Parts: sequence; C-alpha cells; structure tokens
Amino acid sequence: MTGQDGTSASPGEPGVTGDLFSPACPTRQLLDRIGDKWTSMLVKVLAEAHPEELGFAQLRRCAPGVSHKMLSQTLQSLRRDGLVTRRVEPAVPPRVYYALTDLGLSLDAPLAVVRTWAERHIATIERARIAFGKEHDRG
Amino acid sequence: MTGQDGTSASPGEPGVTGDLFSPACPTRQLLDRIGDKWTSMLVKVLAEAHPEELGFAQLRRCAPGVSHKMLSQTLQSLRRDGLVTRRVEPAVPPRVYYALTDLGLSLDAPLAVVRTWAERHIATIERARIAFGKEHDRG
DNA sequence: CCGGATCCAATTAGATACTG
DNA sequence: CAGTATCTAATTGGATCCGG
Repeated sequence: MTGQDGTSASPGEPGVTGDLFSPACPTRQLLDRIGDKWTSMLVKVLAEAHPEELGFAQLRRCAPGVSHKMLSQTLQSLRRDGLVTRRVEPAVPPRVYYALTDLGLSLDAPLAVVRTWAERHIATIERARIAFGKEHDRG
Repeated sequence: MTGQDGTSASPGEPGVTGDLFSPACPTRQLLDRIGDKWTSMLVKVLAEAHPEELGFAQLRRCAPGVSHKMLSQTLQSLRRDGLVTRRVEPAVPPRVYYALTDLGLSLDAPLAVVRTWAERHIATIERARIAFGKEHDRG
C-alpha cells in the first residue's frame, strides 16, 4: 500500500504523495466529514454561541432546511469525533444541550477561512457561471 | 430574504445571520462545491503543479479512486466556476490539459488550512472514535 | 422534547458503450 | 485519449412512528 503505483510516475508527474489520496486515508475521511453539508454550519453556529450551549431545537432553527434526522445524525458524528459534547437535562420533557469541545472550537477558524474565501469570490464565480452558460448556449 | 425568520428568535438564540444559512444562498452552493469529494483534491494537485498543466490521465493517476466520469464531471464544474482552464492539443490522439486559474489558485490556501488542521488532529479524532465506540459497546 | 428505527423517494456514482 | 449519454446499483435524505 505504499509506493506501489505500478506506473512509477512519468517525469512530468507532480509529487504523488500517496498519503492524502488513498481512499482509506483517515484524513480523507475527515475531509469528507468536514465537507458535509451541515457540519460546517453547525460548527459555525456552535462556535458563535461558545461557550454557551445550544439546545436541539435551537440548533434546528439555526440551520434552516435541516431535517430532524440529519441534525441528529450530524450531531452524533460530531460527537463521535470528539468535536461536540452532549448534556442531557434530566427533566420532563428532557432537553439536550450541545456545545463545541476545544477541538471542535479549533476547527472553526479553518472553516472560517474557507467561508471568507467563498463570500469574497462568489460574485466572480457567479459571473463565470453565467459566461460559461452563454458560451454553451450558442453552439 | 432578510430578517424574516418568523420566530423572531428567543433571547438565548445566537446571531441567526440568515445569509449563509438560507438553502438558496450562493455561498452555500459554493461551500457544497468545495466540500465535494474530488474538488479539494484536484485543486491541491493542480496547485502543486502550477503553473504546469496536467493532462486528463495524469489527473486521474493523481486522484486514486476517481472514476473517468467523476473526474470529467468535477473538472467541468471547476471550469464552469472559473477555477480551472482547459486546453485541447489538436492532435491524434487528442490530449487535454488542465490548469488552475488565478482564482482557482487562490482557493488552494484556504483549503490547505483545512487540510493542515485535519492532518494535525486526525490522531486525536481517531482516538475519540475508538473511545466512542467502546462507550457504545458496553451498554 | 429528544432520538432511533423503518420505509420510501430522490440523488448520486459506477459500468458500459459510443462519438470525435 | 477525452468526453458524454444511458442504464443500473448504491447511498442519501425526508416522513413517520414509537420508545425514553
């Protein structure tokens, strides 16, 4: 599973590091998790609230369009990865509170960098899309 | 599309900005694109090669596991968004070369920040996963 | 109120085949 | 070799119900 690429890369090939790119690579898995539709949103919301905890229903309101199921599921993934904590208020009806761990909080900055890039360049990209569309219309 | 959240947020609610979170928001679309399985990988590969162009087959080798179809598709998306250029060598058999635009190149830094975070914390996260699993095993 | 389970619809990705 | 279309298999996400 190491250098066995078979082709042993022609001269023009850039550094095929082989670590980030193997499908089994844990970093890849992590990037998939991060790239998940709701993960970045929840991290942002929880980071802004930090160190305040947020209830399930609150989170739901903060992420318009998220279903009951997906929220539950995403939160569990985050919990599993040690990014958020979960606290159950022992009452009737029970309320459950979520917050970022230190690790989860540390993820917000990197994601913010990407968010900023997106906000900064979205206009350019939309223009590119329109231009691309026009280019495609006229055969 | 501005402040109309309906619920007018109870006091404990954090800043529901309402811009990033509406499903129709272009920044959201962009984040989805960025979070795509192959986008970040291709941007990295092309950024490392920059300003050298890479051929289709080369890209394929650099992204193990990507199918012919997905690579084609992802490259077209990137092209559509003005992140990569495409140059066709008029020969038989034809070769096609891809490279990042300035915009595409500028995306590499933000993504690198996330990659770095992932590489730096993957060990901790894997430990968390194992611990979480153990926690789950014993009822 | 929270969250897991089940069922079902919708989206997505791979394999194949065909065009330039 | 590069790219697209088509068909099909697998995955995902939403609605609903039930249990804690």
